[in-house]
Amino acid sequence: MSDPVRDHVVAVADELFYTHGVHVVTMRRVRDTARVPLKRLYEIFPSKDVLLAACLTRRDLTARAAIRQRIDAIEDPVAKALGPFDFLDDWFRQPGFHGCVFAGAFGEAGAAAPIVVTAVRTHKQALRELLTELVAKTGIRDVDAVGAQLAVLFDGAMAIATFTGDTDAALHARRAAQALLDTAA
Amino acid sequence: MSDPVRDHVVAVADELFYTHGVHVVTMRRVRDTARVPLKRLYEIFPSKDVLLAACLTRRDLTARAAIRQRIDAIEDPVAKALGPFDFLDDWFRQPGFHGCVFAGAFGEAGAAAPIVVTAVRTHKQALRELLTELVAKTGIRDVDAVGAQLAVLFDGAMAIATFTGDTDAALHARRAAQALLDTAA
DNA sequence: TAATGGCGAGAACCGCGGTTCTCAAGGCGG
DNA sequence: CCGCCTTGAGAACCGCGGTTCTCGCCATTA
Repeated sequence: MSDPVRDHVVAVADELFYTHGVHVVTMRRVRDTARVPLKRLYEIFPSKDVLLAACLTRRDLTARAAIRQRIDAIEDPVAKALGPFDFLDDWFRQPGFHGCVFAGAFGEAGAAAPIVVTAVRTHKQALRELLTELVAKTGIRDVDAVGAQLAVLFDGAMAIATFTGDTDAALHARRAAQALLDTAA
Repeated sequence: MSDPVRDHVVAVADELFYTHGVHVVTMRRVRDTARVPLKRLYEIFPSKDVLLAACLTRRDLTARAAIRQRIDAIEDPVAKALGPFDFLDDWFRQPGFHGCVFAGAFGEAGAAAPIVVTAVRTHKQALRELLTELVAKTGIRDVDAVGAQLAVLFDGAMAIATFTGDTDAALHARRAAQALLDTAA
């Protein structure tokens, strides 16, 4: 099942899509960077959309793993639930930050590529579940409601950082999340 | 300065871009729908990007006007500050809701069209100022901080509704905003 | 050694869509 | 009436990029 060539291509394409944007990265460029002939590329991925979806799936996994790693050592449940926002803050301030790939991919592919839409939805859904899980550990009432609210803050910070480049967005979101967790306790 | 043909084209193109997406609406389609020859189209707008930016500017104005109209009759300052989220809720539940054009336009044009990026930023900035202005009228401390937090919630709800189709996003955002305004009072 | 079959490299195909050009119809001044 | 300029309708141009095809190389094998 695990094809090393496939994994390599997905890793390379994911990096390219994230760094330069889905639109400007052509299949030829993926070929050149991954050193894999177009022929084999199309044997593995029937179309660019399928390749993109594979990249988004990969990024969903790596992003969530990175968040979990970031909050792993935190003991206090409230601080742990706020950890994802610290993760965002770190991310936004990284020199190579170029916004959320999922937003870009969605905007470009639109309704024309259901497979991409599905990948985006899965990612957002998984993030919301992750946040809800963290809320549950704080012993707060209305776990689902507060989880959904944190998800709104999380995506809002990402949208603002992506669209306006405002690197303080994560801080605003974190402060709001803190207030919500405090009052809901 | 006010060219009726130009206004007509912008109105038509704006509607098309919003309904079908920037990507799939071609200049030919704008021509056919607006009944304006390509030649004149390109005399008014040197490129599609410029036309798109004009549409985004128009939508920024109409959207903010609609929000102001929605909250105009509300007297209580806190309820008034929550009004924009009710506006979002109404919008999300409209049959023709297709997400935020600005997100789609940004994703597609990307860094390749600075004029589009500028229009998106201006819009987001204006929304944040509108929310901050409403917060100021509640007499709350930390006007700027809470205004920024409401902006995060607003954009977050829009991102979630756009990407996942979850029409309850505005409700989550509204509840969170209410909690923030209550605790900051 | 010679047939063969997979494979890499890159050309070629093809439709699309932004942009520009052609041309004819019609109004208007002389 | 005649030339001229504007303007509309649509064809044509052009590059781009996803996708497919060609061809020659090399390894394997009888």
